[in-house]
Amino acid sequence: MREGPDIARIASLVGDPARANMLNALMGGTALTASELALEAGVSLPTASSHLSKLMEGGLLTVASQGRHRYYGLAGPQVAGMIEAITGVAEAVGPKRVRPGPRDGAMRIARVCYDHLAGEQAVAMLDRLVDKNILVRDDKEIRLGPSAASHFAAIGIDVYTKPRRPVCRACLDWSVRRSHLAGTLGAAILDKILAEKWARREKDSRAVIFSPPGKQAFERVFLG
Amino acid sequence: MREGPDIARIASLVGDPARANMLNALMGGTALTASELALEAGVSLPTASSHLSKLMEGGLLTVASQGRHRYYGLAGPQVAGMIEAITGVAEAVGPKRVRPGPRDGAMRIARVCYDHLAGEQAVAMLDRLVDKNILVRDDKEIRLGPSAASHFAAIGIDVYTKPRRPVCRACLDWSVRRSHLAGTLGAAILDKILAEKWARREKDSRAVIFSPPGKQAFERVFLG
DNA sequence: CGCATGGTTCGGCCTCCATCGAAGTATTCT
DNA sequence: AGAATACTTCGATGGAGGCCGAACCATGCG
Repeated sequence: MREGPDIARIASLVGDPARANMLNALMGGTALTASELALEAGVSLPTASSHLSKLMEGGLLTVASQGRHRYYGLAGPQVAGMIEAITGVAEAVGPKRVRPGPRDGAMRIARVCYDHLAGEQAVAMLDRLVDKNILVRDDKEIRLGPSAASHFAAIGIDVYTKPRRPVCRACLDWSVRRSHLAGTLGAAILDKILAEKWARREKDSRAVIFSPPGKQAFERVFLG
Repeated sequence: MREGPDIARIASLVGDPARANMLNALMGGTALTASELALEAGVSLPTASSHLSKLMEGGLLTVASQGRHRYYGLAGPQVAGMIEAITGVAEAVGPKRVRPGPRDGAMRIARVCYDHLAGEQAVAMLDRLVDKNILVRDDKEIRLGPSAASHFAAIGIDVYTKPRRPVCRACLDWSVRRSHLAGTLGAAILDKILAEKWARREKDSRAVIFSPPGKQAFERVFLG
């Protein structure tokens, strides 16, 4: 009976279906109100409220009160990473749904992971950026390469505007089992993709769907 | 209420304190028996057995039957990664009691594995014995070499007294991931080590701690 | 063969917690 | 101010699951 950080407490928070659905919904990165989360989780409002306060107490969520709305969001990238890790295991051991389904396919290719892009395209992008020495993998960390600032400035992304969070972080991708780019840089790139309308977000889903020209543009800029 | 991989199911497996303790114990990489895990988790053997079958069913554990022991281990690196991610969040959220303890280090170097020696020293010993052709690795089996009988007789071990069990067997060492020596010969060697007081067993632990002169003697006899 | 030991299964107890309806607080709209 | 909306708290209920002792299999030892 060894003691350590209370992993059971955290895991059991995620271990309730209603709460898991809520967290899943919040993985989209946008904060949601209590009512929306109740709907998402398929429970009544009082029940949802109870769950939300438990998640708050557990430190997994943050809340922002705006008027009579309370917007709940994930507490941070670390929490998002944990959810992704659990999802990966569930996917690997889970009873493998017979029909993959078109949405799952789209999710595999590109999806939102908290505030940045995940999926095959995101993994490919990180690979290419490391290949071109714009980013540098250092053991398990990712750092900016010498040409990073100028390269990203050229496409309208300033890598030094948000110094509070690490600029780059690796985030394990559950569908590909390899890392994609997180951190403020990852978030900025997702912003750019959506701002340029290269892709749109599937409604009520984390899937990100590129338009044909948008995909071309993305490949030219990040994979070229 | 969206559908996806059943993350709640996996998380709730980790969400029980007893199971979390077991998984934590298995994070060291060494497979453990049901009894050891029961002790580790602070529950009775039947309770532990129930937890273990749930973890098995959930795909988080693998089991290797060796004789009347069943060694449970984590199902793979992905599971370990998930535990680590959860641990990270738990540590960030709830401070924080950590004592590394000298036991883990000692366990790595030398410990009891059922009735024989395991750990780095045991792996080194088997390597050396094979090197000197006293034992012969044949595929996955280990056989006695030509000089084995005389060599072990010289140090007071008769390799032919207990014919019912295989004299030599390979046993996978979970800390080093290489084989060490099991079978009656392995057991006899551990007996000798303890009888000669070259080492003592740590109380309530599998760790085996050599005294300085004991270690010298061991190295002279088995590694020289 | 019979005994000892590691492990699992079974049955019953008991606690915990998810759930919802109803009532209570806060904020905005008119 | 009064009504409507967003959310939380309270109380009661019911079901799920953790727990252990005892009995039951399996393997190894003499």
